[in-house]
Amino acid sequence: MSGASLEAAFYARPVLEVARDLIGCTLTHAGCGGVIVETEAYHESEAACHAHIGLTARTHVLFEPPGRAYVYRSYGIHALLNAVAEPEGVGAAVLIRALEPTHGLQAMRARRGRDRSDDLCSGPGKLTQALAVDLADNGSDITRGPLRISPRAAGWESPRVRTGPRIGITKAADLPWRFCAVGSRSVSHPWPPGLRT
DNA sequence: CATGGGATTGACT
DNA sequence: GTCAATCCCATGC
Repeated sequence: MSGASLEAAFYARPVLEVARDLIGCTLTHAGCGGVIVETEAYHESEAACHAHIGLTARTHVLFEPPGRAYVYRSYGIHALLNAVAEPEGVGAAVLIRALEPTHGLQAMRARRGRDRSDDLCSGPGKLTQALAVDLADNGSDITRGPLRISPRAAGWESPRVRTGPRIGITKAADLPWRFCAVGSRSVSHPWPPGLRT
């Protein structure tokens, strides 16, 4: 599949930088994968971040060393995948919201029960279902484990990125901490202005 | 111990 | 456009 994984130093930076720089990188798991085309940043300093309430049984992974997976259940149904960022002790993570499928399309279609490639990973709950990521992956090391992220692939060296407000939250909903790859048809709705320039 | 609220999705009017 | 499904966990009694 793809080459080496991103190292812990990549994640040990300000979460907004990590979120922007993950656009164009490749996420793989269980023989499937795709290019990250949408992310959101979350930081303990703002109320939408789970780490905002401090260290609890749910949030402790967010404070662990950078480069781990934070996976939690949303709306009782979906598993959502984040990459823990910032130095150990700072609660922050990047929500992976969408991929452009590149590897294992057949398996992803089977898991998703959909045919169109744009329907496979165009949302945070969709991509975890397509890649078979679940709560058992919470806390796993994405710099070494079966769940991994590799650097930007050919053609994705310097992607055009649009920012906008984060989706589906009520607190700190005004912060423009969502990052989307311009031109991708796998970005979840609603699209920020100018996505398809 | 009981309760309520989601970082969503897919089906339906 | 609306809406229900479904469950973890933080909070409060």
